[in-house]
Amino acid sequence: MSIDKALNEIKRATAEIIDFEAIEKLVTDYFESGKEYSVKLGLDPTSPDIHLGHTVILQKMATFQKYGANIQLIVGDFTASIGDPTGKSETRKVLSFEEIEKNAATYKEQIFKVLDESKTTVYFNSEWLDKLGSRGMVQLTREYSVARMLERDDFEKRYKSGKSISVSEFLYPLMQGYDSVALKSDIEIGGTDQKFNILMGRHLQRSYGVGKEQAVLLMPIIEGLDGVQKMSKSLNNYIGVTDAPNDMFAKIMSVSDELMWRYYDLLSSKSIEEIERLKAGVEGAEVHPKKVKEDLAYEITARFHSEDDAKAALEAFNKQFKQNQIPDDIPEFDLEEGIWICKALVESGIEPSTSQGRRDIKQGAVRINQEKIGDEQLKLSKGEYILQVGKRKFAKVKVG
RNA sequence: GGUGAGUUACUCAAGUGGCCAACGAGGGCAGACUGUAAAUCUGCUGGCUUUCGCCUUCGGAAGUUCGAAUCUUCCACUCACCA
Repeated sequence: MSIDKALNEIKRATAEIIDFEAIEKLVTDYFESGKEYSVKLGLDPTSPDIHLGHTVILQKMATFQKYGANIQLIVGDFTASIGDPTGKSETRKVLSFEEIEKNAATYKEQIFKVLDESKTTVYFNSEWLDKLGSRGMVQLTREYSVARMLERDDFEKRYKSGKSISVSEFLYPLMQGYDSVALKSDIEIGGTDQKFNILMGRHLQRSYGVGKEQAVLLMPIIEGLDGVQKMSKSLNNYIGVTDAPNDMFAKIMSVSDELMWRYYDLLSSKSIEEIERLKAGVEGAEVHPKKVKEDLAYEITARFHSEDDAKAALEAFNKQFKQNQIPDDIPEFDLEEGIWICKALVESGIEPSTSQGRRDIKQGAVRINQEKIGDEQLKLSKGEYILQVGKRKFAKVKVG
């Protein structure tokens, strides 16, 4: 493995690198003398499970681990009590300490599906931030001016558009930056939305005389299933790492071809060359794009579940969508005889309300045993039925 | 602390006494077309044991009125300017 190849993989799909020379030197030193270095990642444990967007960064950290990095995983238990203002149009809600602890545990479990645990150290930033005390905190706030703080994009936007900014939110970047001082990190990774916070680390390392300034590697924010907006839980366009294998597989299959390549770059473990080969294959019409997408869905599903799960998901997917068959594992419900169809749809959890059910029947989206129905007054007589709404919502009901 | 403006459904945003379950846009869901694609076109998008009917919604509470998202009062929150 050459240094150049290592550096190329490190550079792959990054949005921005600040002080690449420093990274080059660290990696070169490792190759020449085996000297290791540290890469920092801050985690905001406000949401208990992570989605593929987060794993873009993990993937990059895994690459670093191959080339001599020790990962400093910082659970922002202290900072989470403030709430990261990043990308938020409103002041964030704060979480209780118990919730944060619980979320952090879930986080770690999921993260080690991608990272090598033996080359990772987990820290809680309350460890040093608690010790800082009021005096230390005030000293920290002296290191930055309000005007510069307001330069930050999302602060500026909120300020200009008349949204509220809490003073405590100014502390967030300062404290995240202080983490880099406490741990003397060599490199920090984050999403592009973290640029300000991460650069603060550089600034503070200088002010506090750490003797080095961390290099910064920013990863792009991955687009969600819609291909336009960033992947996020609140937009409901995410693929969670804890999604069931079949869901995960199906979600990846539903992205556009264009987005698929983006996902390849950001998420796949395939090398740059392999991906280029696939691209050329599709362009030359030698490979069907659906096949390429299946491979990606398979790879990701296998990563977070298992090979067997991925195989099963692939089969189930083709069965359900390609051959229009009913999936194997659909929920079952016992219902009373003579139940109104709309009510049955609600009871079996595939419609949120009878009104919605009625609308969908009118549009011909509802099927019983694969037969489209048009009568919204229908009552179900004794027997077993497969109810279906659209292409992906199913339920088996036993009536009577 | 003072003055002024504002708070409408998932989001943005119209509506300033009855024609309002509330214009429009985005999003979402569904239908057609497909590779479960994407793009495009079309419909729907508060709830209700049953829909040319009924019920609950427009920051919260109370009131005026035959009738309130719209008027009044108080409260909460947000913003701007002044201190």
